Amino acid sequence: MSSRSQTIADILTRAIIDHRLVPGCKLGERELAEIFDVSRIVVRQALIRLADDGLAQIERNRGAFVAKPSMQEAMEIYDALTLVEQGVAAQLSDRLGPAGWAELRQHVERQRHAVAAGNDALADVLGQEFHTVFVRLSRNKVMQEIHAQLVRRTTLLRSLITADFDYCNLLDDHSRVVDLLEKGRLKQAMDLIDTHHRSVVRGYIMDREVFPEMTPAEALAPYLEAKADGATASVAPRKPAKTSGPAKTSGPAKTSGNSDGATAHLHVHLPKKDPVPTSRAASKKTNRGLPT
Amino acid sequence: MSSRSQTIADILTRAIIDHRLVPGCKLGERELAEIFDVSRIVVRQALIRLADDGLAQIERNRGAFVAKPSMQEAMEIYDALTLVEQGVAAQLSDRLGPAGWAELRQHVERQRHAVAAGNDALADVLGQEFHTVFVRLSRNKVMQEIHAQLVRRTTLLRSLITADFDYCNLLDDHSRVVDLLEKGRLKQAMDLIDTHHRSVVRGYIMDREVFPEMTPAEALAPYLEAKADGATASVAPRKPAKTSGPAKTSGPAKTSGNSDGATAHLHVHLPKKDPVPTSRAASKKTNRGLPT
DNA sequence: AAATCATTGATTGATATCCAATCTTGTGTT
DNA sequence: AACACAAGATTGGATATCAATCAATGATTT
Repeated sequence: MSSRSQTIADILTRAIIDHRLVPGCKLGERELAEIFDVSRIVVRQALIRLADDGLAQIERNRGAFVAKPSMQEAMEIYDALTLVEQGVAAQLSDRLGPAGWAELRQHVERQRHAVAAGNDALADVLGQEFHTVFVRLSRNKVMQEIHAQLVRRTTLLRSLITADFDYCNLLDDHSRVVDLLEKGRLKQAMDLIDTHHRSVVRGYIMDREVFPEMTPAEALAPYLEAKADGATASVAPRKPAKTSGPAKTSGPAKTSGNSDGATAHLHVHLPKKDPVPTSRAASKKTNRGLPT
Repeated sequence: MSSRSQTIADILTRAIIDHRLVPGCKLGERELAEIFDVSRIVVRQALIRLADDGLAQIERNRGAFVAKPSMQEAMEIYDALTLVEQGVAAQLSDRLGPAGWAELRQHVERQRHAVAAGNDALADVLGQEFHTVFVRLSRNKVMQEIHAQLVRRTTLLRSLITADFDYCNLLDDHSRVVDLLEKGRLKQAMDLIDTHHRSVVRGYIMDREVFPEMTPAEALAPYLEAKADGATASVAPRKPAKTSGPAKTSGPAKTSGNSDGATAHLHVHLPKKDPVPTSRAASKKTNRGLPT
């Protein structure tokens, strides 16, 4: 078992890439310490890890916040991701054996089935996973870790944007990349990777200031069930009073059953049905306004 | 200023890439805490940063050690570095303006002069710096940070090898890469980058188990001069001081692959001066005795 | 009343001390 | 010699405390 700070960093990472903790959200040491029932020091170590990973930013004497990348940084992240995946593509076009191509095709097929079945959530996850599988086939752990970090950051970015992707198109891109690569048309494959990412970035609109916001306690509760086994179950209210905001619509995003327990929080972007009334609109200035 | 754990992490990073702390070297919390005159917790946070950077590895209940990458990992690191630099090369061949090409040529010239002057140490630093300048011209900070981290890890690797490079050849490679790129011969430039790194890896012999080893106290002494301002060596009272203030410039500086590794700590493999086995300061705080 | 200044409160950065778990070592026993 | 076991050392973590800084007040001045 790894250290506790690593465990907590992992949970926070999950919560961030699940979009339960949104950019700009304050990550107070004392608050998190109470939520996880550990000392502040462990929380601090976890926050250091998150900051090193680019998912949080720590401001001296002001605390840690979920990172809120600028548009500039967003483009840099996608450029870097493109660069990495193009490089991997070049390597694979030389070195990948039949088993590798089969794995890629199989993955694309799985996603295609998910799309056909209307399971958008699964399709979204598989769509992201494709890139990970792709890089894994390079058999370079260092590269995998770099890529995984970039993917986490792009996932964070998707909290800031209008995620209105056309899964069919993106899926088709995956399929075509595999085809082109296997046929040795490296240049075209690399161009397609570039286009693929650009098509994602193009949809970005970062000036929206409205997020469905949860307090960290609400956001993190699902991940704690495993730990707070049975009895003590509901993590919730140790100290209800202070938690920053007024209790917003407690049901963050319906998610109906939310049965998925610990592992499967794959929250997809919901269309803008906006069940949340505009109550928050003028209510107060939340701490989401970031410096810079 | 940034946090103390960051400062200490920076110093340790410098010491590692200067080859003063060699792979496998134990980084004991208490020992480092006394050396830097901080609490163990700050040291621990610094070690977490190093581990996240790949320069140290932490084993539960056993402590932290300077990372000792395997041959496999070494090759992966160089593969990743090649991939990144090839990608940057592709970008630069499209986008770089005359000023950029001039900067690259100027850098190559500086190294050429250093070689001509027989200043191997400077030539070595400039040789590494070339790659950093190269990537900086991509104007992608994310990419720069990834690259800088890879460079740090390759520098660490050089503690494990017979560093018997042919500077002239490597320098010539730099020059030729610039030439090829500016002429638009991207493919050849990328191949040369690959060859360049492979020629470095080829010289690696990792099974040597004998290192010139210093105790951390010896290894880190040079970096502490700046901190012990004014009063220098003297007793260094622990409680009142806290001199957060005046440190400033001469300090440890940011690690980011910035130039000027030239702070004179150029890894020269020291002669095997028999290390005093246990004679190390048993006293507590006073052991910051200055070098020499 | 508006603007400025000062006090208060809360949060972070950091230290010291203590404790439990685990690893290492050295010794004693068979 | 091999094994077991006790002692010591080190790490991981908790708690309590303190100083410095930032945020939000409230009081004062114009």
